[in-house]
Amino acid sequence: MPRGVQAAKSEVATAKALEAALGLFSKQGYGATSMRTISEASGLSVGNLYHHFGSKEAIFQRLIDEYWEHLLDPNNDLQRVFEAAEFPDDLEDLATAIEKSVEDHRSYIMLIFIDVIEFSGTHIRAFYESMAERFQKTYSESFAQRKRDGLLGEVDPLVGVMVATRWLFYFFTVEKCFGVPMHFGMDTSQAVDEFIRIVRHGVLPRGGSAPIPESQSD
Amino acid sequence: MPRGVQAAKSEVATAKALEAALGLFSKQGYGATSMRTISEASGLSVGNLYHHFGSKEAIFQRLIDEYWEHLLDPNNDLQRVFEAAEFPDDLEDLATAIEKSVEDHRSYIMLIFIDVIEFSGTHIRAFYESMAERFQKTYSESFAQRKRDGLLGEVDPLVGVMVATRWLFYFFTVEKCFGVPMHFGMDTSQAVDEFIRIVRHGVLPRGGSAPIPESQSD
DNA sequence: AGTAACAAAACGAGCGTTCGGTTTTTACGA
DNA sequence: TCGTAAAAACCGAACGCTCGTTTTGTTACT
Repeated sequence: MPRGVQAAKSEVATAKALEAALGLFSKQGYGATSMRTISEASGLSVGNLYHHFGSKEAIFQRLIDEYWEHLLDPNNDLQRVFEAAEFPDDLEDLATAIEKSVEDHRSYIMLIFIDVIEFSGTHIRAFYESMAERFQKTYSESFAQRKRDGLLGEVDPLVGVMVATRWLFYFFTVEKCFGVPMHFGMDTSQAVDEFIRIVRHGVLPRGGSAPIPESQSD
Repeated sequence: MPRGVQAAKSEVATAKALEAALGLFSKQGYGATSMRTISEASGLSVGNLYHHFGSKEAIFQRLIDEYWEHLLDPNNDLQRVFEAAEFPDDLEDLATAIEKSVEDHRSYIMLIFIDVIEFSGTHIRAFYESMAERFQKTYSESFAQRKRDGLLGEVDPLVGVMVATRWLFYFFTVEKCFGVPMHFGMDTSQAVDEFIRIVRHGVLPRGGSAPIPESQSD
């Protein structure tokens, strides 16, 4: 009987239940997944599930919490890219890290959309709202310095990094979670490269700082 | 008894049912909405719903079909922007049209996410896949001409218009459908303006065509 | 002995769908 | 214009089933 480093009493069982629930929720949604199904998939009895979690919704909440923990873990690749704060030079790294993050957390990402639909976004709203603030904290110092050095254009780089991050997350989510690969009519890496070029240089020809000819009617 | 221009027999009833179902599906999801609830909200009896639609899923399918019809209607603002094919000069118009489109079809847009979650994307996959092709048809001619005139940079403008369109749809969907307003820490129009600037000019300073200093390690 | 972990049956409610029946509309020969 | 019979529209109870949860226990640690 080992003592000292021993895990909380029934951590193994709850971990199995959470894993099973994640797989089921992410594939069929919350409402369509029954406690009995989770019971069968995890090997725990229904009564035991209620003993450990109290309710079905509590299981869902636990899974959401797990995702934030993974996502904000300073040791994962994505957080390291953010820490380095070298946008837009590291756009390729950002894309790679986000691709990996979406791949690794495929099931968890589905939970976000499930929450929006089946719970009106109750469980995830707070996080979304704090996102702008988090970016501000991470990047403001770095951007101020590099602006002074003339390394940035006239666009607010904070918006740039948020636009790029969100877009890449969205792109890979559609590709990997919604099951619609190559949805720009080209392969993934090509689409990402083009996107990075746009973020860095825009679609207009370089050099000419002349304003666009006024083609809008009203 | 008017004859000639008389509508199909029970169009009014089915329209009421579809409207009620759309409101309920979009707010609570497919599984969480019961036929009895649709019956109460529409004023039709449950039996009558089955008489007109045959099954619950058939109602959902009808709503998805309605959305594509609205979205591809050549008379709406968004399709007119696409027809004009003046990207990227008309980015402001594109943003306005997409904002309106998302606002007008808020409930229908939720159906897409519901389909992805509760039906594994069965009802909408075909459309997503045909999207690249549709853009190609609309824009290829216009882009070829303007490339010859030197009005476009080195970025593939077809990717540009798809990136911009998809991003704007995504942005307004989060704002208006997911209930998370101003999620970049600024108000909507400001965030859109910044995004448009990025698409046109990129985040790097203009004029300097020098390559980025190699800051990547591997 | 006491507490946490587990199991299984049972409960009440709600589900999608079907069915038997009534009402309304339609079609058409007289 | 009317009468009438077929067809469509409509209703609500009932069927068989599954749901989230509770209850009542038994087993296993400490």
